Formats: sequence, C-alpha cells, structure tokens
Amino acid sequence: MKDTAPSSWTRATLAKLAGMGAESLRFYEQQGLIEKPARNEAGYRIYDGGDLERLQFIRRAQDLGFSLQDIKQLLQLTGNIKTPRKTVRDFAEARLVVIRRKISDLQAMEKSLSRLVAQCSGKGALQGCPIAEFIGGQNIKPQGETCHE
Amino acid sequence: MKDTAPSSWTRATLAKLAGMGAESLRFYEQQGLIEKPARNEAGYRIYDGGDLERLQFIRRAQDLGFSLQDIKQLLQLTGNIKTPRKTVRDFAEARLVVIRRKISDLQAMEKSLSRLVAQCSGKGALQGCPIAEFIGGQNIKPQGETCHE
DNA sequence: CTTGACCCTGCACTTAACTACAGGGTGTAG
DNA sequence: CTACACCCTGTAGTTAAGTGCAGGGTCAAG
Repeated sequence: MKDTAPSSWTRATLAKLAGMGAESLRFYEQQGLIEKPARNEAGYRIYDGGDLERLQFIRRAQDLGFSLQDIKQLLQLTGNIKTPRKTVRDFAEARLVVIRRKISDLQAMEKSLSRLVAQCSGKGALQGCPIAEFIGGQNIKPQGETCHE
Repeated sequence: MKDTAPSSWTRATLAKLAGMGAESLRFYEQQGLIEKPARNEAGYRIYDGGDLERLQFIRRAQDLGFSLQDIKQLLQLTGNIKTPRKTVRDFAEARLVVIRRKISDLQAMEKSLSRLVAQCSGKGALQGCPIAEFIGGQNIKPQGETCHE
C-alpha cells in the first residue's frame, strides 16, 4: 500500500467516502461536531483522514441511537487531553447504563422475532404466534387454524 | 387482586399509565398506530387494557430505534389474522438483520466503554484510552502521561 | 350554579437533523 | 475561452414526532 496517499479531500469527495451528503459536512461544522477544516487559497474546505474517521464514528453512534448532542459531547470529552479523568468516567458510566438497557431490550426483541421466524418457516400449527405475543398478546387468542395463512 | 377492575380510561389517564403526553394519543390515532377508540355519550375517547399494551409496545419499539412507520407496519401485520405467513416472516427476518447489527454495534461500544471505565477507575498509566480508540484512534498517540488528568 | 379539571376539534408551532435553493466564484477539459 | 462540475455563503424548506393553543363542551365538588 502507498502510505504516501495524500488523503486530502474536498467536501463532496469526503462526503461520498463517509456515506453522507455534502451539505451535512457544513451542517456538522456549524454544530461543532467536526473541526473547522483547513481551506485552500480559493477558500475550499480541505479534509483529511482524521475527518473521515470522525464522520464514520458519528454515523455509527447515530445508528446506535445517540443524538448529535450526545455525540458532540463524547467527541469533545475524549478529544481534549485535559478533560479530567472523572468527567470521562462519569460520562462513560452513564452511557453504559443506557447502552446496556438498549442491548437487553434488543436481545429480547431478537429472541421473540427469531422464535417467530423459526416457527413460521416450519410447517407446524403456528398458533400463539410469538410476534403477536410480543406485541402484547391482545385479542389474538389461540384458536386452532389461526395466525397468518 | 380485583380482576373486576374496569380498566376503562380516558385520555389523560391512559397517557399517564403509558408514560406519555395526552396529546400523543390523539397523534397516534391520526397516524393509524392505534385504533380509533370507543366514545362515550359526550364524545370522550374511552380506552382499555389492550390500548395500554399497544402503547407500551410502541414505546419499547421506539426506544429500540424503530420509526413510527416501522411500528405501524409491524402492528398491522401481526394484528391482521389474514396476513400471509410469508409476509410476516420476511418482515421479521429483515428486522432481525437490523436488530442483530445494532446489538453487535452496541456490544462493541459497551466493551470499549466498560474497558475505559475499568481503566479509569484503576490508578494505572492509562495511555491508549479505549474510548478514544473506539472513536477512531486519530491524533491520540500513546505518549506517556497522557489522556485525561 | 359556578369553578376547575377534564374532554372535544382544528390548526399552528417546535426540535432535530438534515436538504435545497439563490446568487455568486473556481478550475479544468475540450 | 467557454461549459460544466464543483466550491462558497446565507437562508429557507422538509420530515418525523410530537406539543401547544384557541374556542368551545362536560361533569363532579362545593
């Protein structure tokens, strides 16, 4: 691999690499999520590999349900060497609580859904459909030939 | 316990039970997420236990990152006895893919964060801060006395 | 028989996170 | 040297998911 790769891009290029629209970069800059980038003589924004990684992190964290405000805070804390250790730890701990709850909620949902898939792909009687139960079991009484087809 | 409980509530009461604002019920009704409820003589909406469970499901699913559109679809599919089995299974399988990816992403984040918490609460050298690594490892080189405090 | 806490409808406003102009400059391929 | 794709700024519009308000009815307590 050429480690002499310039990895110096302009807005649309970086946006494509990060899988987002070019305008989003300007928006994230306004919101303080990414540093104001260097400019060339013409005033064009010039980005580098660090910016790409930061954007990819933002994408991932967002998919996990964190708001841009959360992400901004996280980036600020960990980006600043001077952040006191306790601050980072407290923030991380609070996040952990949220993350663990999400994981267990998602696992419960995964379990229910995969059970449904297993039963649906078999040819058995399929009453007491697990997804319906998960949703609340309301008004779907096991009555012989029921539950979808 | 009295199983003779009426479990017939009006808007604000149900909203409180479900942990949301009273106006949200009207909004969900407009959006077709809950059935149009019965009305009493005065025209007041009257809800029951099934509505409560449905709302609680909506809340949970939302916390897991599903949009109201997703949730509506899910509720419609599983609420309708005539939905063909394949439709439900396909939907469930597509959701499973998304859910499993979210779980593994969250687990990765959980691992990094809990490692940080563990290291931060110890008194060790703490270079190579795991949260910073997770974020992208950019520009935080291990340099002796670094990383917060 | 009034007061306060609810309910009704319709509609306007809010917040987050983009997304799309309008009205200009830049840079490179032909 | 002229298209054409791309960049700039500022600002307006959009979508999702509510939230609030005006202008009016209902009903139980005092």
